[in-house]
Amino acid sequence: MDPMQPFRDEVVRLTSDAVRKLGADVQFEVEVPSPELADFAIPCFPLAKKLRKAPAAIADELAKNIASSDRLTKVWADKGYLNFRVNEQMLIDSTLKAVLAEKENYGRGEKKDKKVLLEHTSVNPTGPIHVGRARNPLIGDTLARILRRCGYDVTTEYYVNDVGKQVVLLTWGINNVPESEVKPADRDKADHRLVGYYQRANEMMESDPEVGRQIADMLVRFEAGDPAVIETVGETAKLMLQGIGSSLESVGVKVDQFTWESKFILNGQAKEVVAKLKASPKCMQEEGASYLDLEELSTQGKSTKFFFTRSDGTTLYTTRDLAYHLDKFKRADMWINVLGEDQKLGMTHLAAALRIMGVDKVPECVFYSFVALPEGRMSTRKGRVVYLDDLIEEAQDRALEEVKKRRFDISEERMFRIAQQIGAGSIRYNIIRVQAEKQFVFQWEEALNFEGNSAPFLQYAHARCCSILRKAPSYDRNANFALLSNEAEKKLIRVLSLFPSTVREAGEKRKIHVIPAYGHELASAFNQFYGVSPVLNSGEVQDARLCLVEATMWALRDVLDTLGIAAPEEM
RNA sequence: GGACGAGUGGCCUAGCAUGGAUAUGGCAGCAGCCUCCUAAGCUGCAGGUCCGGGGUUCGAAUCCCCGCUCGUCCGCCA
Repeated sequence: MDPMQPFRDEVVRLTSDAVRKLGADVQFEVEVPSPELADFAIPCFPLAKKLRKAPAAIADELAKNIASSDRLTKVWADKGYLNFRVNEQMLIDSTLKAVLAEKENYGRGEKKDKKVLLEHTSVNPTGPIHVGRARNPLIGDTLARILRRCGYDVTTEYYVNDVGKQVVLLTWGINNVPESEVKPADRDKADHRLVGYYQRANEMMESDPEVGRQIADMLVRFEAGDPAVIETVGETAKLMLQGIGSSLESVGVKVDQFTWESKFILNGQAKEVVAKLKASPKCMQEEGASYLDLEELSTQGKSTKFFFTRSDGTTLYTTRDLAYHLDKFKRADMWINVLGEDQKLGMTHLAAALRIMGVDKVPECVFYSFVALPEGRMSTRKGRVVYLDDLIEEAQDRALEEVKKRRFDISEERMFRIAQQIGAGSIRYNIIRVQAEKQFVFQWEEALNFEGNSAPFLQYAHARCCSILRKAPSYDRNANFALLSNEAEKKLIRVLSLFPSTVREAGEKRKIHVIPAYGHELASAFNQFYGVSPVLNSGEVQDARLCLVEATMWALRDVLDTLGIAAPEEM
């Protein structure tokens, strides 16, 4: 339940009535300005033209015509705005009651009865996942969590690229490169062990044409449906995926299902796409290869030729991607892809091809810019790369140092567990807090920042709540909330009341970074309260304050949960 | 060359779709705060041509045009 909603509804209702009294039925916006100004405000500037009056005059008149209401304690006009103050006591009461009743479900929206298929990660299974790519699973997983909290039925999916040169080359490498020629792995994990074979096979292919011929041969047999080739390639992909999967797991990302690209060759759906596209008047031939002429569809760029077969008739990645999307359309009501910005043009081509096929559905895409290093774009082959596993390890090591600095009363094991939660959380938070399309330069100091706008800031506030609650005697959950009257308390409750609408906004607009921002604001408001309002041994206000602490604890848990970050009870 | 995206105090960042009331926070810096619920915290100070230039408007970080810088793409690759 959204504690703010009844107040907003009241503002809309009363303003509509007042506007109608002025003789015009015009639309208006309800803004939420900064709290010192007002709780809700309606700018009267857009109304000025239609009513042919000065904004200030309109605001004045509206203010006079607003009927009185229990929910709104003050209505006034100021500089062309019609302002409202909500009944703070009612808001305090309803907010605290809502959080204490809903607990881990505070902020959860109504069931939407809509299936969302959210594709994310989908990195080629040829090496360990690195930080340049890690933005994808983190954005995808967080968006999935947000949409679930909004009430959608979300399934996440990893599209596995088990077709094509990369993974075939890796397979060739595993089967043909002697172990002695491979740089020893820095970590005992399938993806780290195998990537050396991939790197060495790449070098060998460049220097020895025979290697290239063998790879090409495997590729042809793969396309022809040779089960032996498909199976062994599938095996290497699976091995890689295990390694990638466990990296993802250690930052709290779990993918619901995997769809293998080879499926669309084996089940003939890629061929069906070819047949459909060939039937289109937009279909052209060039030396035996088929393409769609996208010129008229104003897809920008130099090349408007969208090839979907090679001259030998075999399908291309894009053809199979088309088949994959047709498959997705049958399985859900909404489709979201989290993709690197390099896929943008490809996706507009895909959308155009779908239109040509007479399909009226199109996937929605969330694009993100690549994470680079200060010295440039990450590249596994150039060795200019930071693996996610290394980042996680480093973050957890640093977190452990911090825990050891301040805790002498808990077991080594417990400290280690806390450090894991802080380390993983920090990484997620650091990447998720900036909007996806912003360029991102990875910096160790920043990624490992445990102060200010960071995951531990939120976790720490939560641990403080838990600590107070642990020491508290039993208390009345229907305490007199009117006793919560100082500025810090009121501010904290305000922030608490904003969580449901923030989740809704993050989900509907696909702006996941508003959740970390909200979390920071909540933790910050709590820390301020903590500084000025003693809770334990505070006499008659104690029960009310304990309720506030408990409500904050739930809300912080809810925020952390939707961010995929653990909420340790002590740190 | 074309297309798309980003440019906000020393550094990172919110706000931009629907133009409006003092541009959001954080890091780093400076000055304070632990006999009291964990100082991964709190308070205060300082720091800004919102990339540049035009335009629209009563009003532009936000809209339009022209530049600049950075990123990405423009394969019978995936």
